[in-house]
Amino acid sequence: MSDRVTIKSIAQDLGVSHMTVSRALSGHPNVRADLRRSIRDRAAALGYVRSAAASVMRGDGARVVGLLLPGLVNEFYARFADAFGRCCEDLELHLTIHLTNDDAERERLSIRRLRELEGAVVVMVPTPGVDGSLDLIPANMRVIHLIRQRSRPRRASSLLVDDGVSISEAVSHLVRTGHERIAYIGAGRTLSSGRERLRSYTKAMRAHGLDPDPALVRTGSPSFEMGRTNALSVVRGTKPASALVCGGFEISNGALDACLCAGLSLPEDLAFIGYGDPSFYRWIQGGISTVALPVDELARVAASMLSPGNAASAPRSNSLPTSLVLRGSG
Amino acid sequence: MSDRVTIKSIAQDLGVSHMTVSRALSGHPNVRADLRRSIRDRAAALGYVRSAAASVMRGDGARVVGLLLPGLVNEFYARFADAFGRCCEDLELHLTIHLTNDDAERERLSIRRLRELEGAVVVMVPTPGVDGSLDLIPANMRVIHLIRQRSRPRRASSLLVDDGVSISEAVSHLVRTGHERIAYIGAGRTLSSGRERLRSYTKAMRAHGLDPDPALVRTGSPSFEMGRTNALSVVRGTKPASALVCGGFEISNGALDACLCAGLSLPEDLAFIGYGDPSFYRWIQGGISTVALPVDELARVAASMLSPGNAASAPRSNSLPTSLVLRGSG
DNA sequence: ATGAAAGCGCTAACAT
DNA sequence: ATGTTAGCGCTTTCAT
Repeated sequence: MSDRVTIKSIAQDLGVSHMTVSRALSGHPNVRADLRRSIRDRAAALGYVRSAAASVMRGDGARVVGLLLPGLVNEFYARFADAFGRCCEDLELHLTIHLTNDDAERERLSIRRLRELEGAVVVMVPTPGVDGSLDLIPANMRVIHLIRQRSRPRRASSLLVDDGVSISEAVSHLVRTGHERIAYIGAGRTLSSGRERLRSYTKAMRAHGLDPDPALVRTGSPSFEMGRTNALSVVRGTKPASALVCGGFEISNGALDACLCAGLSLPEDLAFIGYGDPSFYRWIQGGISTVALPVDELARVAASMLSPGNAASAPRSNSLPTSLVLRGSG
Repeated sequence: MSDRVTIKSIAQDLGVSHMTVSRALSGHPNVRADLRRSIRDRAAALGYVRSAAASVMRGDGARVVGLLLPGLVNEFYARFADAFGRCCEDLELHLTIHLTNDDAERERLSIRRLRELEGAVVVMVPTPGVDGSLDLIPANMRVIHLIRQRSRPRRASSLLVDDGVSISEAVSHLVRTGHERIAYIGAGRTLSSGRERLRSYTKAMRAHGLDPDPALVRTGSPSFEMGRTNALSVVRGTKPASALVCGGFEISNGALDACLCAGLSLPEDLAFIGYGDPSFYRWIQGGISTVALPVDELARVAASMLSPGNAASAPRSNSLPTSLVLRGSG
C-alpha cells in the first residue's frame, strides 16, 4: 500500500525491465520515445524520488555537506547558515548543521556522524584549543575552515576574514576621538585568527605611541560569558578603560550585555566597538559601532569552494575584508 | 589506500567472515570474547564507521530529521534550531535544515529532498497559503507542524503555542495604562494560528468595551517588510495608534525597525508589545515588552514527538503557553 | 532498443 | 561459534 516507489515497482507496473525505467528516468537515449514518456508520467504520478542511499552505496557521492558551527544563536552564524543553506539548495546539496558549542568532543562526534552519511565536505568553525580532530576526517572528505583557523591547517582549505585593517581603523578612530585607555577583549591564542586580531590591536596602539596596558588586554575562550566578565572588570578598577574593542562575536555580545546591564551610556561612559554586525546593533542606544563581516559573500565564496572542480583540489585559502561601521557608540 | 573501511575490509584483514565482524560490532552474543575484542580494536584503530546508506537500504530507517524553517535570521527560529539540533544529537538523529523563505515552492522542493534521504520525520513551520504540499509527504513520514498550523492538518501532528492569554493580557495592560487606540499587526487568515491571535486581540478589545478600528488592524504575510510597512502607516495618519501589539516574529522586528528608524520613543510615542523574545529586546531603549515563547521547551517537546513510540502514531497536538514579558516599551 | 547480472555495505535467516 | 546467502535500489557492463 504505502511501499516506497522504486524503479523496480514502476517497471513491474508497466511490464518492462527495471533497467528500461532507469534509462528512461536518467535520460539515456536508448529508450523508445513513447515508452520513455509513459514511464516518466507514471513515475511522476506515483511520486517517485530516487533513493539517495542507493546512489551513495554505488559510490556516486552523497551530496551531503556538513556545517559545524559553535551555535546558531549568534546572528553571524545564523546569517551564515541561512545564506549558505540557500546556496546548498541551489547546488542540490543536502546541508546538515551540527552545533559544536565550541566543544572539541561534540566536534569529534559531529564529524563522525558526517562520516556515517559519507558526507563530501565539511565547512567548520573549528573549536579552539584542539588540533587533532582533523585526524578523524577521511582522506576523501574536504574540509573548509571558516573564520577561525587551526595552527596546523594541513589538508584543510580556509575561508577567513581579514579584519586587521578594520581593527586598526577602530583603534585609530578611538585615539582620534581622544581615547588612550583602549581595552581589547578577544579570542585566545590557540587560534591563529585570535592571535592576528590581537596583533592588529597591539600594532595599532603602538603606531599611535600608546603602550597597551596588560590589564586592559584580555584573551580567552570566544564565549558570551568571557566577554561579559572581562568587560565588567575592564571598566571597573582604579584605572578603567575609556574605550573597548571586541574581537569575537559572542565576546562582543557578552561585553555589550555587561555594559548595558551596568547602565553604561555608550559612548559617554565607554566607547564601544563590537565585532560582527547583528541587525540589532543599529537599534541599541545611538547604534553600536562594529567590525562588520561580509556574511553573504562569505557564504557565496564558501559555496564556490564546495565543488572541487574549479581548481586543483589542493587546500586553498580565501580571505575577505571586513569593514568598520561607525555608529553612535564610539 | 584511502578506501572506505567496511566490515568486509576488516574481516579480510583479520581473516574472518564479514558476518563475524558485523556481529562483534553490533553486540551479538555469538562471538568469542577475545575475537570480539580484537575486532573492535581493529575497527577503532582503522576508524570504522558504519555506513548510513547501507542501513537505509536495508530498511533500518534513515534516522534523518528534516527541519523546515522560513529562515534562520530571526532569533526565534535560530534558537529553536539550536535547541532542537542539540536534542537531535542526543537522539543520534541526523538533522537537515531547509530554509523555505515562506515560499511554497521551496517547501515542496525541501520535502522532495528529504524524501530522497528517506527522512523519517519532518518538523516544519508551514508556509502560509498552501494546503497541498502535504500530499507530497509519503505515508511513512511523520509530520510535525510547528507554531503555525494549516487549515487541514490531516495526518500532521502539531506543536503550537497558546498565545491567546498573553495577547489578552497585553491588551488589558495597554488599556490599563490609558490606551484606547491599540493597533494589531499580525499573520494573515490563511493560518489558523494567525486567525487565533487576531481573535484574541479582538475579543480582548471588546471585553474592555473598545471597538477595534479596522484601520488599525493589519494582517498579511508574516514578514519583516509587512511589519515595517504597516507599523509606519499605523502610527501616521490623522488618527494614529497610541499602542501596538504584534502577532508574529518577523512582523515584530519589522515594526520595531520602523519605529526606531522613525525616531520614536517607546512607550512615549507608541506603546509597543512585540512577539517572540530575542535576546536583544531587553537592550533596546528601556527594553521591549513582548510575548515570549518557551523556545527550549518547544524544542524538547518537538524532540519527544519524534519517536513514534510513546503513544499511538496518530497525529497529536501539543500546545505550550506563552508569557507576557513587560519591559519599558509598553 | 531492451534485458540480465553483478556489486556497492550491511544484516536477518539459514546452514554448518 | 562461525560461515554462506540473499536482498535492499540503483547503475555499469555485458549480452541479446
